[in-house]
Amino acid sequence: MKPLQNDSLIPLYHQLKERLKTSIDDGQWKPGDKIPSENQLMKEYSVSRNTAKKAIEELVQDGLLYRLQGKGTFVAKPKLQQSLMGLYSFSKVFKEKGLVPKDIVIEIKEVKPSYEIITELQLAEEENVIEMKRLRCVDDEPYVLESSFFPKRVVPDISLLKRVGEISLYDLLEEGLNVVVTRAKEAFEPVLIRSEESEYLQTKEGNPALLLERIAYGSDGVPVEFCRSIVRGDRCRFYTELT
Amino acid sequence: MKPLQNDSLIPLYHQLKERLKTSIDDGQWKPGDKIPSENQLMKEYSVSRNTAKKAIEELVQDGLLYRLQGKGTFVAKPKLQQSLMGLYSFSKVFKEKGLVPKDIVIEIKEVKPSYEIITELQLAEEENVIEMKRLRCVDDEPYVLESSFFPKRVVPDISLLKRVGEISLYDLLEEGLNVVVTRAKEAFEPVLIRSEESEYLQTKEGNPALLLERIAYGSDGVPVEFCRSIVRGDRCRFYTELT
DNA sequence: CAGTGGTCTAGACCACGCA
DNA sequence: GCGTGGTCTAGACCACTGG
Repeated sequence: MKPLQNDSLIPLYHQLKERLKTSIDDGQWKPGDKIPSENQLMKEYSVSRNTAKKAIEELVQDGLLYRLQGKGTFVAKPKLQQSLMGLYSFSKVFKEKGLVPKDIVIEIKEVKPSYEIITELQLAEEENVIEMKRLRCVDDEPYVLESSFFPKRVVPDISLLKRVGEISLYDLLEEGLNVVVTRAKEAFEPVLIRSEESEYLQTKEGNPALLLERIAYGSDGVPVEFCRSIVRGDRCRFYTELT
Repeated sequence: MKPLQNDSLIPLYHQLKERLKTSIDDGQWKPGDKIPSENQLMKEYSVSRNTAKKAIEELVQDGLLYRLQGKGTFVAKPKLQQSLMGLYSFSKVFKEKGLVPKDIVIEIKEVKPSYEIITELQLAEEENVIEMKRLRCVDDEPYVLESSFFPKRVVPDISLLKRVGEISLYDLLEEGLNVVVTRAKEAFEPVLIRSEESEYLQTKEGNPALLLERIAYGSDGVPVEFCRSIVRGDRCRFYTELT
């Protein structure tokens, strides 16, 4: 264990913060693990308790750690999952009402990517993608038609994807394929339901809908998923609160 | 100046934080004002410097204060304005492209509120509202049709609202009417352009659009504005980033 | 009871902005 | 040179958790 540089321009608590962060990013400490106490860090790095505390507090602020009085300090679940879950407030609302969400996989296949997908996923030439098309229902009523595209190198074995429905897509990517999504960009705009979509969504062509596009990035910053969703306008309403 | 309660269940830094927050909410300290230094707070409230610092740091975290090394600690602009501005990324995008935003006030009048507006604005019986209808354009092309409703007690003098266009609505409410918006709820859903709207927005009936509804709350938690916007779907795309 | 995090103090040295 | 915030230390007492 290298000591921290006391004469450095970088504050001690910041150096310590980076050390702790590294241990998390490495996977040395996993979500739910207990990390060393303030007292242990104090001795190990020869800093005061307040300095150790400040390093930890910043990581709590960043959402990487959480603390329980009398118990200890623990590694938090990656933040993005919380955000992703949080965004889809309409599905949460359904669950709160006691309705049952259900996903139907329409098809999973290898396809040649369109020009748009090549650029969004930053694909190499001649690289194919895996498309997974799903109909997401609540109480057997469809409300989202969703196509996810993955670079083939990310999902070498298609059969793994078939377990979607049992567990969430992001858990599947993380546990089955060791792909952790750390960042995502989303864009949305209002559109009209098209005839191909109207069949799946059991609604009329020309009805209002939301087109939602998401690019998810892995921990190395490389795009791992491009997802395009059509959400029925008569079945959803999005809420945000500004404080 | 009452001293803080040293034997209280509430931590000293939290008590101090509330005192400081009150001075801001009161309007005693206004945005841009310099607040007392850590040294002054130390003496004034008989606490250690670290305690004063912690109170200030939390308020910085909350976005109410900002600090400049060597200069002092200052009151920040209300956070909501930043968020509200941030949300309308499409208008920002227009500005970055060098396009000119412009608002046209269609009408300002006193009306009897609909049932929906009575409940959203928590109106008393027989209380009228002021409606302001605006067409918001970019480069003389309309992109949002917006109606704001205010309880009459909030805007006793209609003529003030006519200055919208020179300065932003929220600055107007704050400076002219002493109404500070501190919180807002928004909801949106995809809809179709209706015929009344199509004339103003110069687009066809049945085209995709976004219906955006916002309730803005004053510092006392009472609703001060209900706003309903129709945004042209072919002229906007909303972006969010999840990290 | 020992160990944890939560709070608090009294002091110290530093880098920065400004007159 | 002085006041500001930024960092850091050494020590203290507390409330909570668990064995």
